[in-house]
Amino acid sequence: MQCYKIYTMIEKRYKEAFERASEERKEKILEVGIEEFSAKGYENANINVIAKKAGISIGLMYKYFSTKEDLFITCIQRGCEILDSALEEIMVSDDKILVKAEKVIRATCYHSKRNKNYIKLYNEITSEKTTETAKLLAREIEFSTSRKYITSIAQAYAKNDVRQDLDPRLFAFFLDNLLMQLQFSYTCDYYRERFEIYTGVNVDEMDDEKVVQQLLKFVESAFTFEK
Amino acid sequence: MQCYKIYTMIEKRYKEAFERASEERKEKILEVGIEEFSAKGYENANINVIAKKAGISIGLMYKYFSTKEDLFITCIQRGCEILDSALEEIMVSDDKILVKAEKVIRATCYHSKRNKNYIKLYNEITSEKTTETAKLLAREIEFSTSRKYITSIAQAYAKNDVRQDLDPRLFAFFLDNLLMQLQFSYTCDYYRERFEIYTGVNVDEMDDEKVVQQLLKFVESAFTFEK
Amino acid sequence: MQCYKIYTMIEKRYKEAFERASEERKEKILEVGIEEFSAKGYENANINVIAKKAGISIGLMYKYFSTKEDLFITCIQRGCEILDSALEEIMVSDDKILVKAEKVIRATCYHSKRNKNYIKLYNEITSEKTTETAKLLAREIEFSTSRKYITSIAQAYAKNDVRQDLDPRLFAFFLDNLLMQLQFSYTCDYYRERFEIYTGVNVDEMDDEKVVQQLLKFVESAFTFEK
Amino acid sequence: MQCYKIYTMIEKRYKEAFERASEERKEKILEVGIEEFSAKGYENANINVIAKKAGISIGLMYKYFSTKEDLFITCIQRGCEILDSALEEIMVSDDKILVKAEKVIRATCYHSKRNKNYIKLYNEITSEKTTETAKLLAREIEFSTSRKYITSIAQAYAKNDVRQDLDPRLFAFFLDNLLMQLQFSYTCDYYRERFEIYTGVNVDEMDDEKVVQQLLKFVESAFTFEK
DNA sequence: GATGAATGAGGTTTCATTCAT
DNA sequence: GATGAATGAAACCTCATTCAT
Repeated sequence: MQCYKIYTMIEKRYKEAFERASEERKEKILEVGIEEFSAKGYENANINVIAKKAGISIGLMYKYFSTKEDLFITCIQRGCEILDSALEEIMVSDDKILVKAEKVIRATCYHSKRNKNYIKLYNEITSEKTTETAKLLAREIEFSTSRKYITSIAQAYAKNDVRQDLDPRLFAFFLDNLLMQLQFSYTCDYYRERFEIYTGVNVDEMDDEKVVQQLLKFVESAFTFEK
Repeated sequence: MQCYKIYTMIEKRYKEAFERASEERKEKILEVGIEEFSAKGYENANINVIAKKAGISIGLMYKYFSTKEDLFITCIQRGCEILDSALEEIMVSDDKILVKAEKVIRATCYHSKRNKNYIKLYNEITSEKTTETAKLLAREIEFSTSRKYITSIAQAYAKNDVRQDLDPRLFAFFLDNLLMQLQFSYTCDYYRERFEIYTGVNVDEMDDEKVVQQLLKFVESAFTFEK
Repeated sequence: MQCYKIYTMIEKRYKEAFERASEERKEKILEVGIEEFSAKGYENANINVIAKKAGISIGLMYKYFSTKEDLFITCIQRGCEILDSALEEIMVSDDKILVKAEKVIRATCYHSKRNKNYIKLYNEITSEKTTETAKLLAREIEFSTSRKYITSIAQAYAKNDVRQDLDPRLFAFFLDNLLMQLQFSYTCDYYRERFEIYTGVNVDEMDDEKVVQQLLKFVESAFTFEK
Repeated sequence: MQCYKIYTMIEKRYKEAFERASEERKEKILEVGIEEFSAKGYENANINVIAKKAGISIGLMYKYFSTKEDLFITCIQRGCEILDSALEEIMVSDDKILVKAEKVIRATCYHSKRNKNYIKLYNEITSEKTTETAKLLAREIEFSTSRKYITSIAQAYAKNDVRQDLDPRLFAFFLDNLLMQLQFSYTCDYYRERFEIYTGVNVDEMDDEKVVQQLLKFVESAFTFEK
């Protein structure tokens, strides 16, 4: 983990003592933190429990993070780092936009199953109440994702690979909305249940490839010249 | 308010004493509850404060609802009732499916601005932690919505008004995903910020009609025979 | 106890629920509070212990007082009420100033032995750190005392009962300094020890009358025409 | 600093390792300690913070002092050393007692403005709770001061420079009470506010010379044969 | 039906002190 | 001698829930 690189992108919320801790310990604390916060939500997660599960004292936890909120935010930053890097790979390729889209959708299905906790945590923050923190987090998380989408789409737009009567930013927005919902549908209790209500199938037993193909068809017109 | 009819659809969570209370009082309690829960979230809302703001004693509140959770769920049921009836009107019409879609999107924009609290509350429950409650709520809320979408689409499908290679249920699912995100983007802090990051425009200053038209184009292929 | 009369003089720091409590309970809480704060100081006093000793739950204590500080301040206001009323009697008489002085000194010795806790509490606040609270308290406590002294002395001054080359306010200030130190010397650990170091006698075994007479002589010139 | 000489007068409370430290370090630690304790009070001062500000590790601090209390007491001893030496000069002179008194009062005004921290610290200890420590400190601090006063006054008494009907020890006691209050009035928040309430003037804007002259007049009779 | 006083478990946070290096 | 990571008891405060009236 290179904490100086990624999750200080906007603002670090851990103390210097945390930087000095062993990689193993840092990893463990954030892993346990992500697990607890994603399972119980911010309010219900207990920082004493997190400390105990991470194998450190509560006093030391407060040497690492000033407040519960700072630990929470650092967990989120860590989660984003992982989710972001997956997207990075796909979007820097020079595939055609439709190929990229297919890859992104497939990757979303794939990663959602493997990084459940990160995505649940992400869902958790979308219901954060304090406007300031919500805004900060949104900026931190959505900014890099949105830029990748918008850039790719704008390029495709320039190459006439995409409908000219679609606004690239709204296009990117709608597309990410679908992917975001897909992620949650694979991981978060409420959305999983909702998935089953709509499709009639439990998401764990659903054929991912079917979802990928259907979603591609659903958005196909966006990548097509108008009739 | 006809509590015995709508928000007992699945399971009522209020006590009999609540039914016996005056309509005015019932209305007030749920109104205040929705306001508090949507503003502060489930954990941070204070049932004693809700009682006070509603003008009743905390003792009476517990005569009406066994637990904080029951009050919360009843508030949600009340919110859904309102949101649901708006959709009902549109879906029972015999417009063509594309016209229905346009109406639904436009209604979503319209209502989101007017029923902020209901939608924030809805967002709130999507991050509910206890699996059992999440499932219950999802069933209660999503079931009637999904049925309307699925039915309408299946009808259109039967009339060849829609691509035959799309699964009607997944189609409905994707469509509702987009509408759900749209709702949140109009109301919830996090999603509002995200909207601005993607579009560059604050959602309050965005031209709704542009959003409607762009979203229609975005999903157009779904309503079209394959080339 | 008539809380609406005296300790709301400047600003009440208790909640309405406290007003509604029985006189007996109010008395008990403040009595225990004064005992604990005066014995252990503000920081070291434990609000849970105070609640327990007063026979109420900690939750109820917080229904009565928003914070530990508010309880502390209310205890002080109660203490001042008692100390103030003793002075009132003496100062409203129309004795000559020298007679008043003698009465005040004697009353100080007398009351100090009976109201140890109030005076210890008073000593406690003189070392309060937060400027704002210190100022507030000083104003509340010293104002009424100082006015009584200054008024009495100014009257004597007008009647030529007092040296004309002395500033009445500084005169009152010096006089109260001596009385304040006397109070502490009868009650507070540090000052008691100091008293013994100076006089060679433990204050409890000292003849009060000797102290009164000696102090009167010490300040005699102030009440005398210049030679 | 000659720690073996002055602030071990009664009992040293630092460990041998502290004696072996460089003068510069010793000075720094006590300076920072005095600053912190006088600014925040004993309970609120943080020994870890003091160590950091003094530029040493907390571990080393505990090599120097066994407990927080020992550091506190050593700081006080250091402060007293400074305050005491000022008095020494005046009292060893062979001025007449009235001249000495004037000098002491003037010196008190002068030093109070320059050694605020020492005096605040002194005020701090007068509210120390543990009887044992209070007694110890009183003995340590007041003993040498009182001896100087009592000795000087006794000498004057023998030379008939002072009223014969005044007990020299009580005389010294009253006099020091006034000086002690004067010190606090120049430095400590509470007493400063009180000074302004009595005199109507902020102590920083008060003419010191006026205070000196008025106080001299106030106590004049003590230095005068009876009529 | 209606009240609201009362409870107390439980959570976050602080900081004096220890001890392995 | 010197470090500072680590500990954990203890304090303040909140709030869902109960129950006597």
